Amino acid sequence: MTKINYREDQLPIIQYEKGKMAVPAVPGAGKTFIVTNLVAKLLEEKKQGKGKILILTYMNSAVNNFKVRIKKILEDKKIDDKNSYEVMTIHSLAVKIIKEKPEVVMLHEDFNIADDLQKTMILSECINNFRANGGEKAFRFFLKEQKDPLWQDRQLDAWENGFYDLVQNTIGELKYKEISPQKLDEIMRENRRGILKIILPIYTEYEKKLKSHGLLDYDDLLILAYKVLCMDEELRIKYQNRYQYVFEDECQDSNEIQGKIISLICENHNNLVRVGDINQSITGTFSSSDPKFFKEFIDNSDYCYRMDMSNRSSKDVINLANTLVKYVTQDLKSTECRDALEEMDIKTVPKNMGYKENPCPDKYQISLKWYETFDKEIEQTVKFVRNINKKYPDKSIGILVPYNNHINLVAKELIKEDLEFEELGPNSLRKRRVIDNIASIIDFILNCDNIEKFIEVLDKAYIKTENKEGKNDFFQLIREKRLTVEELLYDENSSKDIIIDIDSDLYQSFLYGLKALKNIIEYSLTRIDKLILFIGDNMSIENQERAIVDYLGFYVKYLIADNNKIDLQQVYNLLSDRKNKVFSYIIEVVSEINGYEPYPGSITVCNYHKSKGLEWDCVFLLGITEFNFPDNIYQKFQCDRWYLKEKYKNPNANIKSEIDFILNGEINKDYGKEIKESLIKEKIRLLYVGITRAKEMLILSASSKISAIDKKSQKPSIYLNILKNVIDKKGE
DNA sequence: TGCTTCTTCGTTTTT
DNA sequence: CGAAGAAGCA
Repeated sequence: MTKINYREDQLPIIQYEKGKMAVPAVPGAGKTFIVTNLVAKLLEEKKQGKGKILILTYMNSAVNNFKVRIKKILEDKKIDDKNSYEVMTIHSLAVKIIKEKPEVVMLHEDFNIADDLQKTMILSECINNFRANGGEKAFRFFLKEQKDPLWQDRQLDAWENGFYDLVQNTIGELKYKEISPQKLDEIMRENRRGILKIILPIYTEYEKKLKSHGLLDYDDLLILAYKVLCMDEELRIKYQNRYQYVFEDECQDSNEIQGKIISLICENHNNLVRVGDINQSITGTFSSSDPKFFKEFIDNSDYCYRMDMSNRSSKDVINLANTLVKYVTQDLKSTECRDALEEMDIKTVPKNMGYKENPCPDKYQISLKWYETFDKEIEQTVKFVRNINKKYPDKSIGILVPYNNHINLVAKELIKEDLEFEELGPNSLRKRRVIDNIASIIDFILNCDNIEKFIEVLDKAYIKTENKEGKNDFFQLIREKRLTVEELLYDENSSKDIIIDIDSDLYQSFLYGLKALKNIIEYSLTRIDKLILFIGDNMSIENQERAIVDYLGFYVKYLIADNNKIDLQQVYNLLSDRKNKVFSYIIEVVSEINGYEPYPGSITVCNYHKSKGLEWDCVFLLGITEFNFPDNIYQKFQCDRWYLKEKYKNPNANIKSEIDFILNGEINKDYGKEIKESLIKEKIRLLYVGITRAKEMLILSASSKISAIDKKSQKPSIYLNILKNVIDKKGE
């Protein structure tokens, strides 16, 4: 194997031997490349001694990526040393630590982890129980008064969603502050009021339920792992000796307790490498992560080497990203938000040195579009995508939108244009369709003498054909012959009246549907969870969709275990409720086992958050409006909820104040302001992430209205105006 | 143009 | 309900 030609910004990093090293890196600098090669080099030189090298990542997909790449380098170097390194997520490390000595934190050894799905089910149940058992009035207390009954319903709907998130965030925050339900109860005995008063009983029941199921949530995992390490010296020393080196990837997303666990494990050998990019820290507002921990590490480390060269993007794209950094750090009017980005210019890779160089398109490929309505923005974007896809069939294209529901809007437009694409998100139309189909089959079971329902279920779940007209004619034929469901299912002669081309996919899938529905109708209704699995067996679906059905069965089984009065109608109502969080999680859990990577010619639709870590030749950034990317705290903000009383408009700020008050007897900060500022900063970084996804072509856009009938106008984000100046000059 | 009154609509991200 | 835009009026 030829010797790798490291870039000058990579050289000091690959020469690392020991100590604490911080590696802040710009997007596309090759973090994974340098970490995997450094690990391999240390292994080659047997620097790990009798110990091991531990590589910690943030996501499961990253674990696989690291494993594959390290294995390959070791094979190339002809080193056979599988046991000297471990790759895992910080959460798996926590599980591993706790499993060694669960008794230290008074746990039974066969505890389990509550995944997102289980957590959602348990917490939703606790909230429902609270409301059903006398809490409803307190729950509604925070709503703004409203006379219009239609809007009362909408308020309630919105608060149900918002309240769930609020409770979840609050419980996490309380846990990290080491406030157990018992402790909260004690502190609040004197003074019960505010939102915490209604969260207390929910928190209490949630903890009780987790315990009785033998479950730990993700927050518990980290907190308890840290506790075990602190309390048990023997175990602590074992781990400190075991890992000669620790590497942490994406460490801008680390929270305080993760940092504490890691530094405890490194205390003995003191060999810690943390790699990350503060400017890509976009999880702070909904998790306890904070880039300040990485900043502190940079200041206290033995070495700090910046990887500031990137070969991902063209120099024009890099220039645009640097413009954003310069504007934010130097000219942003809200001076308290200027530290949103770190002043670190991305540099292009030097030419003719044998490095992989930046893409170099022959013309300026960045543009900015301003549309009248959001609908038009999507429509035009898709037309643009179609043209690029036709003209350059090898280019990968990414369409990034602010919110998940936008993904569906773009997807529908892409379907109209007959383009193949991939959706990254919980509401993926294709994945959601399995749940919808099961719902419509259940709807048919409930109304099995209704011929229209029968046609509907065949249409949605079974009939597969490109021939849309033929399908409609066929359904019309069934209606005209006045056939009943019973005749169709049980009287073979009845189908003779409507025979069309026997070999057509339309007719074949119709026959399959008939048979499947007959099976389902005859299946016992006593166990609804089993019925759902049986429905799954009678649908032609693939592996991933099958996994969704299995999860659905599990969910319904859980519901029945808790309330055996649940009937089929209620299950149908649940399945057809598009807002039910559980289904989003089911889809998420099933589809996130493997990482996703855009390939040449592919089209991907996802939100800005999900785009992190990915790259495309051509990127569209939609919805860069003031509301989505604000620049000062007096603008309209997402954290202000229209449906709540003025005093509780920003309930997350209320909670922070309340916790501050019960702990310190006074409120030390203007939390409303603090939340808005951190939101401004995070949105700036989100835009930075979006821009730096593009290799060659970048199209930024926004629109002045949401739809044509909408009367309210929206302004472009200030950042769009700033970037426009640069683009206008270069584009001529 | 500036003021008052009438009408409309309520956008949220996730390891 | 209340904020914010649209329409009405001097």
